[in-house]
Amino acid sequence: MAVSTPRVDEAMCPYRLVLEHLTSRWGVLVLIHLLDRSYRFSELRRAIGQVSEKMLTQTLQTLERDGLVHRDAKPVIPPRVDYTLTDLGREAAEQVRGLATWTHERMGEVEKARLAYDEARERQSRAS
Amino acid sequence: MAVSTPRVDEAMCPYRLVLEHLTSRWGVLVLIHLLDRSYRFSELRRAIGQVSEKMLTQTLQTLERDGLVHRDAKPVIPPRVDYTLTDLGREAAEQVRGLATWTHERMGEVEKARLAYDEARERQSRAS
DNA sequence: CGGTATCCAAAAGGATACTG
DNA sequence: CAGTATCCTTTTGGATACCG
Repeated sequence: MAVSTPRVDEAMCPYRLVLEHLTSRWGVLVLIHLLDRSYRFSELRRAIGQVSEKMLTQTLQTLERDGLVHRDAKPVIPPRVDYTLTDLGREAAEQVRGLATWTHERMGEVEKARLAYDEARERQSRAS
Repeated sequence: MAVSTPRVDEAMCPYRLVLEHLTSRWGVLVLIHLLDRSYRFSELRRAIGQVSEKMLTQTLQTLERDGLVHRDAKPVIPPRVDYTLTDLGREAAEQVRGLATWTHERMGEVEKARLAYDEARERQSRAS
């Protein structure tokens, strides 16, 4: 049980809070994956990669509570749980994907900028 | 000096890394503010609110290195430094703003979903 | 399979003091 | 004013063990 509410969940305007959920490390990736189709828990875990079970659970619960993700637990043995975007979640995910797509397209520019920045700083330290 | 490179900066594909910069707690707010106009360092600090000096510095440096923010340090006493979006940064900031605006508009829906979620869980625990 | 609970290491981030 | 450096607290997140 959570004995301490995380800092991010207190004393912040609710709007920023939801924004943090959407833009959290794993939130972004979950939303983008679910934009394609439904996923089962472990399927999503494998698709995303490095995410731990705990973090995926936490992320999905947060997104479910915010009404962005629908959790469909089928009462079968072995258990089967499917996660899907709600209509609200689909809208959010499309915004998130917009950002992700932009980033992907512009990576080259960013890397060029970094080289220039690092080289400029290199010259700085040599001059000292 | 940074003795340990943060986890977030190593062993991750560069694309995700930039996405984390854009969606970081303070990155989002810096970009949205700069979309309106240039800001001086302390002006930005006051406008954003709860951000510490250290975090704002760090955020601005990261965004500058990624080529999203331009830093204009005027050689005057007392020092004056203005921060502006680059063209690349403006594109990024517009994506980020899209997400922020969506969130703001849909807050009501999210809060309704949360009430429903919490109430459902409440009934669960009473039934046990 | 799809989680929960607990513990612990790592990282983020704030406070303070100091500098050009 | 606009930072940097240092210390220290809070939060995040991974590993492990266990449950329905």
